[in-house]
Amino acid sequence: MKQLIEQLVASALAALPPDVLPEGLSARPEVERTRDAAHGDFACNVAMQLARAAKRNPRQLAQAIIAALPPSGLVTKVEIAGPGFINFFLSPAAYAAEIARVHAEGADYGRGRLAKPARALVEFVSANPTGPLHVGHGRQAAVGMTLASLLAYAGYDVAREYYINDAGRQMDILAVSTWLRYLEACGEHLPFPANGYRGDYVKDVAARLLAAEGEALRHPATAVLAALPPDEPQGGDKDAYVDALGLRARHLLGESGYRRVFDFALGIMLADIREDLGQFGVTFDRWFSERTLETDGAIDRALARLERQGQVYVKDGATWFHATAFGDEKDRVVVRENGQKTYFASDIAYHLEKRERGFDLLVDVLGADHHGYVARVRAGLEAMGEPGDCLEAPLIQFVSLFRGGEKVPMGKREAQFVTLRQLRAEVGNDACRLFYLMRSHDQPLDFDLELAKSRSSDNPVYYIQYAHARVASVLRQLADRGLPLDLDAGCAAVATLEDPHERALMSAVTRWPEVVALAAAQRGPHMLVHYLRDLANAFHTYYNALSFIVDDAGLRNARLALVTAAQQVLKNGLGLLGVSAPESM
RNA sequence: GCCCCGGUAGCUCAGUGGAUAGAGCGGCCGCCUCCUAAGCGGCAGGUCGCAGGUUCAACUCCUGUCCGGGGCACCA
Repeated sequence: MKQLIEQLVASALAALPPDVLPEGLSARPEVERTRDAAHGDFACNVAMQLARAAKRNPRQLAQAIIAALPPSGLVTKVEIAGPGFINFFLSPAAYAAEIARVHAEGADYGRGRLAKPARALVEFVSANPTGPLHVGHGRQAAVGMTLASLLAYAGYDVAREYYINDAGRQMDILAVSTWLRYLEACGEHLPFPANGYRGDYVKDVAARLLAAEGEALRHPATAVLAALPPDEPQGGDKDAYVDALGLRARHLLGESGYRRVFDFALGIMLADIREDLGQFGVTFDRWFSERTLETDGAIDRALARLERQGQVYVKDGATWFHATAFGDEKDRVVVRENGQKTYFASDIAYHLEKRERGFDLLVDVLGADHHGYVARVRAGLEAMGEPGDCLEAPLIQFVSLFRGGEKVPMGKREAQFVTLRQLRAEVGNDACRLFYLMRSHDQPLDFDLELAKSRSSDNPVYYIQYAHARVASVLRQLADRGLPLDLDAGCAAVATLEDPHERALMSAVTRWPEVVALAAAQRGPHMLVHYLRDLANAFHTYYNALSFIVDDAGLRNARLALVTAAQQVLKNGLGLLGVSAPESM
């Protein structure tokens, strides 16, 4: 509908004589929904934009534009208001046609098309597979998944990806932790490292390792602990201690034995994460292994490309990337003194690889604590000759859980560590997804557990779902009374609906395609939630004000056509959010 | 010190340069012989942190500043 008005304005501008509007003036007319019904349905600000350049006062110019508007049966009235707004009043027929479109397009109503086709890769969660996902990852999962769905709905060709950090030191620490728990299960007595993974899940992994391998990986505690540096509680360095343990493990187990432990732990953790996310309705097109960057030569390709562009130099035995030349605050090491490539080298290699696969837009959904990473990777992309602005990195702020007004203590150090699984079990997937998406991602989230569980009007999940279920209930009532629903007749008769509640609901329903386009452009899935709440509110208000199942068949069908259109849009919206649209509650 | 994100109603937060800044919760007052009251309506509640600037128009953009949170490794 917005497009319709935009086209009218554009042709009016083109038709204006040069003495009114000098040629060559650039204007980008903005057409927007009005807030107040007294201002019509849409307003355009172009007259105010062009007034100065055209050397005319805005209202005068607006008058000229209105005079040049091509006639349209879909617009009943055009007014000049305020400082020079042009207000458009749509005819009932315009709304009726749009409501008919909702029914015709169904699940595709609101789907957009890009002016130019583009492929987007949304990478999200990508948590180290060293333990179960926690509530912070849950937010990244919900936001990433819905952002990807939203971009796809808006017309992007989208792929979802999880980057597995399976080559780093953290994974070595997990392997060591698992092995130590395994040795304990074998009956050895050893202290657990201060920097190890202490969670009970490691004991579970160890128990399964024991079941799979028997005691083949067992070594006496004395051999494991011999001549190690002191751990932190003994006044030593916890990092040095755990790394020394890692070397010891490799030595005693041999490279292949160590690999077995490492890969076993990795496999179980990854399977756990995949299952957790799957149950949460979050899926990926690809799980990308960091290790393959090395084996496939992607890192070498990236380094070679940097070198070809003259962006690397050697200092102190290490190879550095000249990141400051691309806006980063300091230069970055890509190959260490000891010849090992850094994690940063993997990062830029991975992003170059994404570009090589043909993605135009790279979206990295990251935790807020990763913000320093963005400038670096962008600098790397630019240095390799890729456009820096192809990378976008929405930073997801932290989640705090509240129970009865009290903040729930979290953090890996405390034992009270709350996992995504626990949260989902407590409040359910629907409330979980919606609460995660309610706030803008750059706003810290206070997650109220009691509210999420409450089956009351306070809870936005139920409020929106209830609107959907209520329509289903009305249709059941209709069937119970033996009345048919004639959608074609209803759509045709929508133009006869004149009650303000009806106009408000039509306005809300037909806004959906605009909301999708805006939310996608802004990368703001939370806008969908706010819109759906508004739509549900317009419906509930209408429901309270008027009966739908009335004796007059024409009126009845018209109202039901409108209400089922609202139901369709609610369903489309909830679908994007990954929240169910129940038929009854 | 540098970088990122916030600062809008008592609380939690929306707000794509436009008209009188919105919603939910909390408070107060109303609405079911009627399609689910898991709902609806009304009232009260604001110097949009502060100061400049750009603009026909600033909560929105720019600069500075104060406050809160996070980040600044040859870790991953």
